This record gives sequence, C-alpha cells and structure tokens, in this order.
Amino acid sequence: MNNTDNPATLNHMVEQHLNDIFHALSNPTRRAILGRLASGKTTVGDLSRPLPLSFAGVSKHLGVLERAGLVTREARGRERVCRLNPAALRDAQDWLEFHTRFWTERLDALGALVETGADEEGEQR
Amino acid sequence: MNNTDNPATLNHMVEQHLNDIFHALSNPTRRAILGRLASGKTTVGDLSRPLPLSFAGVSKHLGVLERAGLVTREARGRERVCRLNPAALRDAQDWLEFHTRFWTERLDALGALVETGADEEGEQR
DNA sequence: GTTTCATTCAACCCAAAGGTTGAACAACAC
DNA sequence: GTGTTGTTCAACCTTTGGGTTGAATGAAAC
Repeated sequence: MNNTDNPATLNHMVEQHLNDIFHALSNPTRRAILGRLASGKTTVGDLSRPLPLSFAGVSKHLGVLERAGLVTREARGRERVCRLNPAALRDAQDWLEFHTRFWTERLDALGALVETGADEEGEQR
Repeated sequence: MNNTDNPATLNHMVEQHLNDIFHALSNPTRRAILGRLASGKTTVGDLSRPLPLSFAGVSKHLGVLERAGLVTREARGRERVCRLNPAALRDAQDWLEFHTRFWTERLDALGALVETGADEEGEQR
C-alpha cells in the first residue's frame, strides 16, 4: 500500500507540504529569488550574482524552494537552470483563501449576532 | 521623523511583516490554533487543553501569532482572551495572489512565445 | 488575609536555519 | 591532457525555534 492511500499519512503529507511552502516563503532572500525567477528561468550563478551571499548559500536557499516544490532545477551542461513552479504557490494560496473567507464569514456572522442583541459574542462552548 | 516616513525602512517593515506572517503559518500547531480560533474567541487555557504541549509552549506560539498580527490577546480578569485578526492574513494572501497571478501570466506569455515559434523560452537576459 | 487558578517569564536544552569556508566533481575551453 | 568554471557537498559556527521546567505575577475564591 502506497503512503498516499492512508488518510492519516495523507493528511500529514499535506500538513508537511504547507509547512515547507510557508517556511520557504518566510525568508526575504527566497522571496527575492522567486521574484527574480518570475522574469524567466536563470542559472544558479546568475541568481546569486546580485545577492550578498555566497554561492553555496544561494544553493541552499534553492534547496529549500525546491523541497517546497516552488522551484525546479535542471542540469544543462555544467550549469543548473532554475525555474518557477506556480502550481505549488497555488496550494498555499488555496489554504489562505479558504481560511480568510471562512474566518471572515464566521466573524461577520458573530458581529451580526451582537447587533441583533444576542448577549454572547462568539465565545466557544 | 517617524520610521513610516522613510521609504527604505517602510519597505523593510513590509518585508519583516511578511516574514512574520509566513513564519507564523509555517508551523502546524499554530495553524491548528488559528483553526480553533476561527470558531470563536477562547482563553489560552482552553486553547492549550487539547494540545500535546505545555501551557507555556502554547503561550509562546500565541506570541508568534500575535507578533504576526494574526491574533490578539486581551486580559479578562485573570485569563487572556485570544481572538483572530483576519486582516493580517489578508496581507499574506495579497502577496500570494499578486505573485501567482503575475507568474502565471508571465509563464503563459512565455509559453505562447514558444508556440509561435520563438526560439527562446523565456530565458533572462 | 490565604489559597488557588490562569498566565507569563526566565532559564535552560536540543534541533534546525542561515550563513560561512574549502574540498570535490563534472563539463567546458584550451 | 591541463586548467577553468558552475555547482554542490561537508564541515563548521552562531542564531533562532520549539520545547521543557519552575518561579513569579495577578485576579478570584474562600
């Protein structure tokens, strides 16, 4: 049986994926790299040239982005071509969109309760 | 002069805010806390009861969420009432929405270039 | 008053992040 | 072949994260 068949591990995998994506996005250097890649694919060298980091440092950041699925690296001769994978970003966005919508609805509903004179303001049981 | 008047520090502040939000979201315990708070405000105690963490541990997580602006804590007698602040989430969502849209457009455009027979596939200068 | 309850603070521990260097390696140039 | 270039790997260092405990605070209950 594949791991993806087990609902528990599946859920765990989704959680892990979100951890990876949000963690990848929590660093400004990595966001800068993503921004740069939005203008087209580039090599690791080109990517690190303008950054105040060592070559190996950038390579590590790319590893983080790659593990999150946000970027792919592909060998072309002796250099590696990095490109964006917007699909992964969409996962984070979906999480956020669901939650902002859900929360806003909930809180609006609670606000309405207050206005109609209900004495409880959305406290949990 | 206030810090918010200086464009450089302003930009730095925005970056820091994104760091804080994405970092806050990168932990499953914290996402669980947010999920719980979506059903209504609660005290720190109620929040930590179901979690496999010490009280102080949860308090620390709440500190992270608070620093990111996602949650507010307010004293009510001897307990603290925590509630969600969806506005902060919106900041992260805006970043993601802008970038997914931008990237998708860029990449679609590059794909179209390829189909029309252009020989370069979006490589940077 | 004293005690109890909800929370935080301070100190600590260990693991992970973010950075550095220098060696290793594979591909290109000569 | 030799040398150079692009990239990673391994080892290290320092800071931050996530967790624990036990003391400290402050409000409530008695």
